[in-house]
Amino acid sequence: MPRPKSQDKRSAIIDAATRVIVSQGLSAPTALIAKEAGIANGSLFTYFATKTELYNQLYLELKTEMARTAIKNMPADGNPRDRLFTAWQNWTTWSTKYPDKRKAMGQLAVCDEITAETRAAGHRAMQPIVGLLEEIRANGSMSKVPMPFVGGLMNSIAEATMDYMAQDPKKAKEHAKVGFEALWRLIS
Amino acid sequence: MPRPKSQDKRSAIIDAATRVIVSQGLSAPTALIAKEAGIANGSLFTYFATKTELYNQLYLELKTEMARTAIKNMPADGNPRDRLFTAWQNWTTWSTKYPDKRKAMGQLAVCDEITAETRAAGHRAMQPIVGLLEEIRANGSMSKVPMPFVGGLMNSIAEATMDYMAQDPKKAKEHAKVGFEALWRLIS
Amino acid sequence: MPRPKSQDKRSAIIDAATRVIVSQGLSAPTALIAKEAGIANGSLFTYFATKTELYNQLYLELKTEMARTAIKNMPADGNPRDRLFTAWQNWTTWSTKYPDKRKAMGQLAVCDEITAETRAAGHRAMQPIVGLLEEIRANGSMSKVPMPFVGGLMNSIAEATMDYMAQDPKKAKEHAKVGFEALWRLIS
Amino acid sequence: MPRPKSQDKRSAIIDAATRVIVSQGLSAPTALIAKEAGIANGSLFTYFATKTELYNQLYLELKTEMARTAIKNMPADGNPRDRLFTAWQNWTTWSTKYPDKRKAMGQLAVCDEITAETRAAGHRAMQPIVGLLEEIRANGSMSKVPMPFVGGLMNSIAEATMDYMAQDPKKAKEHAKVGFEALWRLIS
DNA sequence: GATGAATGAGGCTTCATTCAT
DNA sequence: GATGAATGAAGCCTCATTCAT
Repeated sequence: MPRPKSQDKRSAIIDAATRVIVSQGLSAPTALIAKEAGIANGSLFTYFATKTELYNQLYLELKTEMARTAIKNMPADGNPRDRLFTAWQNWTTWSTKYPDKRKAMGQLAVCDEITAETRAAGHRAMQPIVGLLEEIRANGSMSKVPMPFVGGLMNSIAEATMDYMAQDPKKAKEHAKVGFEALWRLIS
Repeated sequence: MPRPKSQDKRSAIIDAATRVIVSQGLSAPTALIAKEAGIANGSLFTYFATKTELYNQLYLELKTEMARTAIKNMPADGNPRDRLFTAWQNWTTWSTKYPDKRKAMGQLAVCDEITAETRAAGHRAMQPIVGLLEEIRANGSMSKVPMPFVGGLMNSIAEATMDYMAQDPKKAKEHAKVGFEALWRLIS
Repeated sequence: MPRPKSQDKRSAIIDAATRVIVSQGLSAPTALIAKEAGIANGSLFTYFATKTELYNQLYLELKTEMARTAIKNMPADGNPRDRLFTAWQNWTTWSTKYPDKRKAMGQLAVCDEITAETRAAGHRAMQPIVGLLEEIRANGSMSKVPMPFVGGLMNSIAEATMDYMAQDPKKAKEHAKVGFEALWRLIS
Repeated sequence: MPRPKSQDKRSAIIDAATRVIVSQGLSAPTALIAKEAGIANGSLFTYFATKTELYNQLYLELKTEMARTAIKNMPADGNPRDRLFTAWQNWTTWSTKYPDKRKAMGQLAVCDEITAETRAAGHRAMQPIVGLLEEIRANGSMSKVPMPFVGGLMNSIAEATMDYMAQDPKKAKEHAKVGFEALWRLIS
């Protein structure tokens, strides 16, 4: 095996891209991302063949991290509401703790360059939460609604909640609770 | 008086931009928009000083049209639920009827180039609906929640609903109803 | 004869061009000149077929005005030194009084667009002064030097003098005198 | 280390710009300069951030070269007249040898894009010659005249002389002598 | 003649990507 | 692998000039 590509450098690029996307938007030059990552502009292409490739991997990485964080330390048993609430808290807390990651992910989500495959993989990462949701809504007012629709509603409520938490961070926890109650009323 | 600046041509540009943004994204060349509008390259700049200016005006125009459509023919009296439902139907129907307009608006909404002023004006256009919402939630479970947060939740549910309607157009009407019931459970 | 082109408008354009060239340089848009002249942008081309044409006419007009001013009220007789001094004063005073005209003329003089014909006509306008100079130098140290060279030297001294007068306007008169004495030493 | 920024390439651009300015004027496209320099379009901007930057550096480089050439091999002692004459010869010979450089410098000198700093640096480069001049005029007829004015006069005589030398190159040397005598009469 | 909208060629510059070192 | 100079396609916008009104 030749000198392996450094994992550190890969991470540095991913992190730099996150920051740069937040501050300059998706049209930020790759050269700027490289500079921010502390590497030469051509080196970026050793780790990611194209800018699109970088964006796709970044998107997926962020989405996966978010999803993983959400279900971390979730009690395997316990009543469904508590379990969903735990996930909800993990999720929204993550967004408060890493606002750049959320912002970058938001930009990437609407950008043409993210492929259908990447999006699909992102959805898969969210599967555990969606599963939980499915279980919960089974006996509620949305029992007949197609699951993807319910998932979309949950997501959109989460987004709205996190947006508002970001706007008024002092009461973030409180807003998270309000959002959760709203979600609960929707699906239960 | 020479050729006056033609309203038709302005509209042609606005329409062309809508279509082109949908098919090529926000980074589409102005030249393509001009071509699509059937005018010369440079003529676009007679009507909009810069691409950013075009995007801002387009965004506001779409948002305003959407908001106006939503409250059209809304009975001045009648119970609040019926009135909100009428608006909801107008709104979601519009999005089904003009999917490009909604898509373009979605892209523009997340783009850095849309100024704070434009966004503020967009919010003002939505005011009538927000007012209706405010009235309704006064006695409901969200009576203590800040209005902007409630507005954001409504919007996000609308978006999720319209997304799903677009994915499964045959049952659009049904999905709109589901979305509305979800909203109603949230605020009432 | 149809409605004649208005002489006023022509002058307005000429004056506007002078001002605009001073403030924006030769690459100033014709549209700006038109605006400054208080006419529509297309109207400029009724009076001057092309921008180059305008610049050529403007150059010649400025040069001619300068030359005419220089020899105005010059005593037909009197000793040559006094006559040249009168011209010199007229000339340098004009440049002080109309700094924009001098500046614009300076820009135009070095610009490719001024044709050889225009330059030749400009030289012809200076002929009376050059004639005076010729007479004077006949018995001086430059009697054998080709006249165009002597003319060039005079011109360059005049330019240097007017430049310095413009830089230190309070002592303009004094500087003009110094310049004249320098010239005199050169040719007498 | 990758390909280092090549001094050759920088020079090629500087030289190409000189030639192109002479043949096409200051409004010549950067693309043409690049082509003439044998490099790609965009490479020019690796060496000079903007066209203005290129023009400023070119101007300064030409002015500096001219000034350095003028004082080259000037005897440290010797009488002032001889020393000034040596400089004068060096100076005018340079202009004859590199007519394009002089022409380009002339265009640049009158162009708005050359900054005050660049002009100041150009003046500094001329300082040695101006110093010589100052010494000489101390006891002459211009002893009371502000030095910048005297410097301006010298310059203008040099310009007029070099113009005439260029027009009649066969007698260039002779004309240079005439110009020098004229200058000497002025300041001694 | 006057107006100012329409035209479209062209210029400067940016930037993803390649490649010599 | 790492570097950063080299490449050249492309984009936004300007502007002299034309032409419909």
